[in-house]
Amino acid sequence: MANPPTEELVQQWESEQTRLREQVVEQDTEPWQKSPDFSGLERVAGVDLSFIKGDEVNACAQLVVLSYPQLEVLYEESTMVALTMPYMAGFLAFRETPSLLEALKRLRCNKPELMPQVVFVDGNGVFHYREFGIACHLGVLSGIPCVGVAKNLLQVEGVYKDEEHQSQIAALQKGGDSFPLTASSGKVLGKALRSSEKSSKPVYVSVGHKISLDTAVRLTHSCCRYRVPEPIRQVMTNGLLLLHFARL
DNA sequence: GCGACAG
DNA sequence: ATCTTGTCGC
Repeated sequence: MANPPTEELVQQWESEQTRLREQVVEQDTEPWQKSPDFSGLERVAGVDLSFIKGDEVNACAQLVVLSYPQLEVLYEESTMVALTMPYMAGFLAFRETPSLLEALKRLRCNKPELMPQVVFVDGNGVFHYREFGIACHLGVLSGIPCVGVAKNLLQVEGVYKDEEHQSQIAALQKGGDSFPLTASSGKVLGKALRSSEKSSKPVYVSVGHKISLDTAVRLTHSCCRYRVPEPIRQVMTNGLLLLHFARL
């Protein structure tokens, strides 16, 4: 087990999140983001950590770069890492971001021509208690546009998985349909997206950095062959495969 | 006090 | 996060 953080450390993390939050750019900053078919976009990445069942410490950090729009693997990298911090809802970034940043750093060093133009992160961006989830964290620290895609709903203020939420999900008829996740403040923090034609369960998309919400949703949908966008799906399956291989 | 709680 | 088989449906 990773040592639990002290109360002081958690408070330090909170203030770091609120401080870095001011650096998040929630607008489209890249030319390809404004194009209807994302022309100019050639490389999209996915990042994730995979674990073995009982082990909370040892994980496989993965980075995959895919071509766009073909979604074929251009680059793939896996590293075994030992995590320092346990998982805490709201503080995922302090557990996973360091390994992911290092993976991006190695790519920039070894194959700079393969650096992705956008990174899909397994988890939330602005859709977060302090509007600074792991996708924002990785985005601000790397400077690369990031999109947060969560497979499960985080209940932030004003957004609950109640009957209304269920009926909104039921109203998503076809792939690409979405509805906003609105905080009690009135701000739209993300969108629930029906990412593929079959799959009644949506994914939750939010801005990480240097992209607008509408573009993030549109791009996520365009990267989906199944429910989970291909960059993240690739990274998840590869990570698991590798862990099982390493186990023998 | 109780429930909720991305990965 | 991870475990695990079949089964039902298009």
